[in-house]
Amino acid sequence: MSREASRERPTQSDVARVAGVSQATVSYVISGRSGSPIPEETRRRILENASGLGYVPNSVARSLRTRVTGTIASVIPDITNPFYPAFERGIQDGAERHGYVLTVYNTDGDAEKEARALRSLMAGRVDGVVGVFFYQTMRDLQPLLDRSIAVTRLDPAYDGPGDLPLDRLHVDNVGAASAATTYLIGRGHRHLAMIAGRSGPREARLLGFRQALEYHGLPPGRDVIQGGDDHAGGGGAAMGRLLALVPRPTAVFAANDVMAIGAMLTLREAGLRVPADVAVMGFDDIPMATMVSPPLTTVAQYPERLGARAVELLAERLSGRVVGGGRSVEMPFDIVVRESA
Amino acid sequence: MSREASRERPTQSDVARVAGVSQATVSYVISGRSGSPIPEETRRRILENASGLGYVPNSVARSLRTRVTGTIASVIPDITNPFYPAFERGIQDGAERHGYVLTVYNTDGDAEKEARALRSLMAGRVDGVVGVFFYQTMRDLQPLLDRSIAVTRLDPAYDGPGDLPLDRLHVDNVGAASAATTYLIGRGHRHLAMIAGRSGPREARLLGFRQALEYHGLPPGRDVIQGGDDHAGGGGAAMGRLLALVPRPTAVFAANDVMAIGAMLTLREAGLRVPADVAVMGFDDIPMATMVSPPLTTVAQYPERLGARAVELLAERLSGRVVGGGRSVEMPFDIVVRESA
DNA sequence: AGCCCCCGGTTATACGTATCACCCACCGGT
DNA sequence: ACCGGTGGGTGATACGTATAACCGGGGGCT
Repeated sequence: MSREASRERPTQSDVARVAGVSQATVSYVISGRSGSPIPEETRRRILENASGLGYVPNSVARSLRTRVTGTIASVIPDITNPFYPAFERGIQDGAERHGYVLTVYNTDGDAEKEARALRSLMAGRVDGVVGVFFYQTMRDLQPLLDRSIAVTRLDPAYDGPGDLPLDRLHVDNVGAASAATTYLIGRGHRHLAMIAGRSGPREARLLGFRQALEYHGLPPGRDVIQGGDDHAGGGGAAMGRLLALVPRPTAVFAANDVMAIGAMLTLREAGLRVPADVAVMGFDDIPMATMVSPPLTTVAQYPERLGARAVELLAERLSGRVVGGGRSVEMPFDIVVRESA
Repeated sequence: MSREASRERPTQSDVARVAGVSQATVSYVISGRSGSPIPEETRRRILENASGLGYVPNSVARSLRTRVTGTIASVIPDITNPFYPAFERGIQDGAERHGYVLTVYNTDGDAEKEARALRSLMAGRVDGVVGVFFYQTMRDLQPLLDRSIAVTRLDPAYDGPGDLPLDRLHVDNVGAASAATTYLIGRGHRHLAMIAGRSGPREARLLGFRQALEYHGLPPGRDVIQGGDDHAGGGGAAMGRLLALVPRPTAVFAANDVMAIGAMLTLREAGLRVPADVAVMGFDDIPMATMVSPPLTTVAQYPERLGARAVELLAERLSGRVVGGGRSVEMPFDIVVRESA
């Protein structure tokens, strides 16, 4: 097989030449838009020659002309955080369903990286963005909207109807954390602690925890470990500090499953049983939650649906079916009782 | 704040007008290429006006002109498979380091979806591709190369030097599975079973398993459960079938950690202890492996490094530093001994 | 004085596609 | 015989950028 000098990729003009028509006619046939009636015979001849030459439309040129890229972006802190793979998967499936390609940005929950992602998005390489932003205000997103790039944002909590034409999606983290705490109280616990971590929805979850304590007349959580790492090690270290308390809490609510699992590992090393000695509850219901021992009681928030729904909202804007003020949709959560609490 | 009719996004021509120069001059300043010497004064005036207008280069137009998109793609079966988040993360970090944006395709290990991804990539929206393909032959990738889209492929095993200018990356799955099996044999097991699943590297891992048995003079694995799901449920079901065997295997090697964990869950339900009654070994060393009980003994293959290295190979092609025949690089694995075997 | 060179730009064009504005030939109706 | 309409196209242009080619004028050198 002789490797003939790398042939340029064929264009509509090439197809036009061999089919004996003009480039415009090829374009009408390829893009399928009516604008000029093309008889079946000509149409077939063009399509045959196109596939014969291996012609594939150049999507960059097409985007320049139409001002539509057929691409959406996701902006996510860190795909190795087990909450996000399912979220990205939901976005990806939604994108595919609507004929979009997906490009991804990660931010590590870092302000500077979030800003970098936004700057890259301003270059007009996408039609819309689904994002989890910890540091950007609504106003920071305005430049995207000015460039008519649609945005759907995943928020940690409801914060009022928006003036900007930008939809928001949220799980009621306050309510969910409150429900989780109430569940623990209902199981008879009177001395609860929380491991709060430092990531995005931490504030809302901590607030819900405190609200539930207050509502049930318990002293406001003194035993809250803030900051630290969001990974299992962070949860384990936080648990270590809680174990030093006298009296020791009988139940621990972690702001996410990974930290909860870390806490359980520390408990096991300390020779304590879960939930007999210390009950542990998490948040997220990551896949791992069912596989640890004991299986983790936690709060489920269905990230795949979240991602898919975010894309629906985006697609409604992109198609022009929805315009005007921002919508705010609340997504469901569930308390999932397993064996750890 | 009055919302003045959505102002069009500014172009170089707009900047040129207010700065009192030609569009070409703006381009020379913005793109930073030397081609015309620009005095500092003019240069500053242009940059000031550009940022004043909120000018951001249009990357679609730029790509059309330069034939460079600044984007690479990853083609991956399923991000919710716990092996892949770290792999994608490695790709993303590599991409960022080299100034590329990342777009992602998922295939679900399905031939039709793989083909769809390839077709989309042919439209020239990316400069290069890092892919995990289960069904595409080398020849199927040729159309990408013809369009001068670089490709790095993650293979399940070494299969000879390539004639195509396309680099391949692989972990020695045969050797790794053989090493894992040898480890089990070294622990005194004489009756081994394998849960093979059906995903990509299954063949290679099964081969390694059989080679090790043969080398140690053990009967070739009769007790191999093939097919089935690659998820925990599949591993659990396979384990159920193995438990029905008489005599029962004393060690089980699963083709991936998820199935191994599923197998352990089934063992626990059956009231059997791991590793005392049945030893279990996995493959991949996913994050979950450290957190189950008992912690899983497995084979680590460092997916993040794998992804990063794949991008390095790609970047070397894209920059023109490397041309010609395909390279094949082997990546390390390690047997990670924990407590399940 | 004449020449060349270089500084500081400008003009024109191409990338590949979509689409608007035409245009010609032919046919049916009167 | 003439006119209008329609089927089947073509030509030109714009999208926003990069870049090759050119060009006027001033200064230095011989």
